[in-house]
Amino acid sequence: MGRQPCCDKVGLKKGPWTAEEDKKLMNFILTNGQCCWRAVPKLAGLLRCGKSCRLRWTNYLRPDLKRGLLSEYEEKTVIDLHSQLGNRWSKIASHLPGRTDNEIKNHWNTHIKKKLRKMGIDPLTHQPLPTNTTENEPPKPQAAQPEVAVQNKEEEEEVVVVDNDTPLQSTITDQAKDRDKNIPTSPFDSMDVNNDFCIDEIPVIEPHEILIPCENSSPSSSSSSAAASSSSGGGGFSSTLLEDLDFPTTFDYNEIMNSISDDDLISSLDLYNNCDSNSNLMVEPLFPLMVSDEEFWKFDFL
DNA sequence: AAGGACTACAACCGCCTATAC
DNA sequence: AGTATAGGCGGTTGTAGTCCT
Repeated sequence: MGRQPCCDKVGLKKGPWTAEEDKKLMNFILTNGQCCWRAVPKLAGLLRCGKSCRLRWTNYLRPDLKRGLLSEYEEKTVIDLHSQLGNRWSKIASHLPGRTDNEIKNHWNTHIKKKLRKMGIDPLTHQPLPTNTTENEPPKPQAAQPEVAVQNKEEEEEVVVVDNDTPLQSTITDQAKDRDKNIPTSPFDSMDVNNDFCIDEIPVIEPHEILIPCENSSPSSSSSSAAASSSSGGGGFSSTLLEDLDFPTTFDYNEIMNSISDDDLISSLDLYNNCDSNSNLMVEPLFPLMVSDEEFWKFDFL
């Protein structure tokens, strides 16, 4: 009757994952793709619950994850979306490629909440705090009134009034306007200005900036050969800019996982993990994009 | 230098929904 | 149709690292 149990809880390991366990899980997923999580621990030789494996992969090991603090733009987007969606972290995360719900939830609880309170904004309601508000006061109903999202810049305060209908769009529009005015809106933009690169601030990569390695030389590979040769890890790939390709708008993770050889994935991961912090070169994990020209692939950027 | 307080975040817990049987 | 589980989700906790006194 019903499904089989997810795992036998007796004798399963808990607590922090070791490097050895990570390696086993990573190797298994890269070799077999994501399948039935119940079977993963057994097949991968792990004494973990399938659920634990899924969380570890989703929140930490997935090569397409961004690392480091959320950029200013991402933070602003989170605030916008939270004002509309509340604590629906997975929904919020779906608007931030490379970020997990857990990561956003943690960032909200540890950084954004404090910033908002410091600026006199109730993080629950996104309304100005009463002068003597305490945390114990019941939250007001949210997402029904005009929202005020706040972007913090330490000393200088900037309040952004967000259109209730299209909060994210307004953020994106603001960013586009800022870009037009040459105002840096993300670390990626600001790199041109101050040349300060920090591995804790891996920037939001934008569609037109993503490099697509492909086995055969692409018709338009010339536009990005310099960066491509750095990021392809000498694996025999040439690259092209994503914007040069006629690509669909959604991304089938499993399909692409199954289409890529292990060697290509591993060299991409090695390169990503060994990103030189002294360099301005942005190394993004290539594996979700590493497909030949002929293969059908999809990518969902927003 | 020691140790207590604070911070950040990985990981777990428990609930809910979808779905296999 | 009913039952039980997988997977997803949000809330909470544990702990390592950092800061402060």
